[in-house]
Amino acid sequence: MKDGPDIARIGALMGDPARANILCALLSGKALTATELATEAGITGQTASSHLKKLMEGGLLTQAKQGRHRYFTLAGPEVGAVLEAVMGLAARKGHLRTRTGPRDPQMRAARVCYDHLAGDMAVRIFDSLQKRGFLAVSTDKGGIALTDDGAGFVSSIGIDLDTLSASRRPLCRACLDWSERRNHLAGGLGAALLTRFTDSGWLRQEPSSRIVHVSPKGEAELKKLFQV
Amino acid sequence: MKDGPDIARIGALMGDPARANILCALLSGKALTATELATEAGITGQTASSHLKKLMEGGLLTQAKQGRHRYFTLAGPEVGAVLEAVMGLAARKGHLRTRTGPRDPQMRAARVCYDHLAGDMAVRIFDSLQKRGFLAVSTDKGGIALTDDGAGFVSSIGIDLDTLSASRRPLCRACLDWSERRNHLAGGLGAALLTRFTDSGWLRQEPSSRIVHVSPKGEAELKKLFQV
DNA sequence: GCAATGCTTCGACACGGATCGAACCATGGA
DNA sequence: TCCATGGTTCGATCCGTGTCGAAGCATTGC
Repeated sequence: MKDGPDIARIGALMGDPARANILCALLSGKALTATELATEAGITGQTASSHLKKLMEGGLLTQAKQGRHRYFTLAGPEVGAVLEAVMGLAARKGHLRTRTGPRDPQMRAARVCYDHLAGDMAVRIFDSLQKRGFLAVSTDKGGIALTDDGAGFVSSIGIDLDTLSASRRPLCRACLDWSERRNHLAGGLGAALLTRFTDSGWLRQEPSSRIVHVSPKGEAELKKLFQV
Repeated sequence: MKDGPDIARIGALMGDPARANILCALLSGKALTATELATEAGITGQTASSHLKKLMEGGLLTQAKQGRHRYFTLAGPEVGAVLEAVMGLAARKGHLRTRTGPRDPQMRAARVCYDHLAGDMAVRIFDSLQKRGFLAVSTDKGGIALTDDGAGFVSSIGIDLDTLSASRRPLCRACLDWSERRNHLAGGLGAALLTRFTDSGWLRQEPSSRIVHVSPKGEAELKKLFQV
């Protein structure tokens, strides 16, 4: 059984605790510098440099040098999706961190999954879109498509569908939520919704964390939009 | 960023080449003995025993002792799905096995993904079901549901939907195909279709491999059913 | 030009874990 | 009862690699 892609290379990259911490930190979607990632992972700068080099060679990260800083991000949404999927398996098998802090409930409520929203709130938004007939099974890469009604709805929120559709990225994708074990909306539209809600001040991402807070106004507006 | 499930444990389990071979071998869906897995992975029995123990403790495998044999299988469909997802990422990042043998095209054409069909043929079947309006986006765990028309269609093929629906397992799930980068049908229905086609002699799984061969009769019948 | 900061490379060290040989249980058959 | 086969446990070995200190570049700011 030596057929198929080499799963061990990716597994080994995720398998080191320090590298796993780095990847989880980057799941926040933010671009972080090498030293930030080092402190995040609890290692020195030298060690982090070695890890980051390996993650780059493995194709999981991209870097952008800016001045004397070097910013790292996940190589793309598909990397984030796989990380969430592995997290889901880990959660199911009881591989929780030894210290599950008080931040855990907040993570389950609403968090960032690389570039879109995840957690309980994201799942409820997905359900709302589905129940109102805004989503349809598609033969496209994403597996999901917007119906005409759905297109009208998101346009009414102020999402520019034309530019989104022009991108090569699939508009809608289903991403498996590790805490809810159900789907939430990823893809170009998922990312656009997150930026839309953040720009409006409805959502605010906690610094150096994946946790997302909902403002009182956001609470009201989202309830109006999605009946959640 | 010490929040969330422990991704490193799972990663480390997949990260060893011998263990990766074992997991890939079990993606064929068959239950294999410890010695079979040892030869498959190219290691001795003692080493395999140690690896199998770790995979068991990690919750990725289940074992069933039968006589003096010990049969191992993947712990469930969700494990297979994650393995396929990681394979997809590995393929995208160019992490192919050094020796991609002549069997590779056959793998891409049709193969088993733990308990359902994957590869080009599976993707085309999924497309056919979708185009004819047999699938709908759902709020259930799987994210996909059968429409009434779809239920009529699969019943007409001889699938017993009542017993399938009675199971706690989601009826339909979308599983990302590593070779096609598109969805194919997993879940209880996906598994039922595979057994149905195999029992009819339309499909035949190659021994000790994930490759699936299509009989001439199967070719004709599947074309009739799905216009593929 | 000089110092400070961010990051990488080099070298050395130490720990973990993958591996196999040999001995040790368990089951099934003669 | 004895042997053969499938699996596990134990012990020893050895390679890989994660780790950090120190030195070396690169870039920015004074």
